[in-house]
Amino acid sequence: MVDQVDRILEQWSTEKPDLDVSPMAVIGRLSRTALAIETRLAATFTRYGLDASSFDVLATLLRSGAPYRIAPAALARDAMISTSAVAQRLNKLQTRGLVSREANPDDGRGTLVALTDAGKRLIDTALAPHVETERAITAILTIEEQSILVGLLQRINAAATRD
Amino acid sequence: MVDQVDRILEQWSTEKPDLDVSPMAVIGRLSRTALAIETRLAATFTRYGLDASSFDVLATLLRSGAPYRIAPAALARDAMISTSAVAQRLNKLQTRGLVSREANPDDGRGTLVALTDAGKRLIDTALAPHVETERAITAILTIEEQSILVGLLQRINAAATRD
DNA sequence: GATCGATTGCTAAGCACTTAGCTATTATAG
DNA sequence: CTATAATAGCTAAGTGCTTAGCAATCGATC
Repeated sequence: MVDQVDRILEQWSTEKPDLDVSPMAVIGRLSRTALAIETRLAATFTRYGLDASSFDVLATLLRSGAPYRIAPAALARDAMISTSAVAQRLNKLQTRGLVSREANPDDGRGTLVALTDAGKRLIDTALAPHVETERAITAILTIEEQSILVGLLQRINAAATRD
Repeated sequence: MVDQVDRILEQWSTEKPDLDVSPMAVIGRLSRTALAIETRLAATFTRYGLDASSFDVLATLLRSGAPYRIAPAALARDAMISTSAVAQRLNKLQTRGLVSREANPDDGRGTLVALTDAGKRLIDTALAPHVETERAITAILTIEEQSILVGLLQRINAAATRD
């Protein structure tokens, strides 16, 4: 099966025959696959009036368990984005009535973000279809293959993160 | 090795014990690994006064071979972005004198983007260090493991793209 | 207990993408 | 040949991220 990355590698081998560009075979596919997945998942989010960012916030609140209340800083760590980006996501969700902000009783600087009833209903509805979309993608691999893939990704991730 | 994705899966199994969220183990790691790689690669681009987008354009021109001239539409297909985004990338690179735009002699609507001498020198300089950064990441896996990973990614990519 | 550095969460400004919409040119159908 | 549809490339406007910078509060040290 010849894909776009194969064509790119072929061009490099013609233009820079002395350069070993084999790392691109791995990293190129990884980036493109992540993008393809993102695009595919977006369709499900749209069906429920959401996008990946909003879904992410609501799902993080849901899986934190009752009373579905967490600090913005925790949302930022979890989503690997800045606290500023979190504030902007929350502004949007709060305007739609899906989350609310309360003062943190234990920390005068802090805020607690809470799922509203409408937010809880929406994420409860959207969660299973989202996971089904993910399953439609991963089901191409056996459980064993998925487990191999996860192991390889963990090692690549560790190598990319260190230093 | 327990990572952030493991903690997320554990939360889900507590909060939604009836929902099989195992697809998240694969897709969550894939997204996070792609992001970690992107972050790591950015440092090398910065060393040469570039970012991923600019590097991408210059590298695409370089690997197309002499005379290093291609249409904006081809750049868009290759980078999987809109032609509008290409136009904006080109505006920036043209301002810096790294690419030039010429009329396409074979198509009155079209433009050809060309590497300037300065652009060619820059990408010739930055290419090998970039590939070395990629190799520093992928070298954690043996060649056989890399080849297994590529095969699994190709299948996931195909599954995410179809329908 | 006062001070000073760290932390929390926010807005403002900048940046790179998207879609929408435009002009100009080319290809197709009759 | 002409009318119409398709294509190429662009700018404008909107979106969501980033970094910078702010005010308020907390914690550690003396």
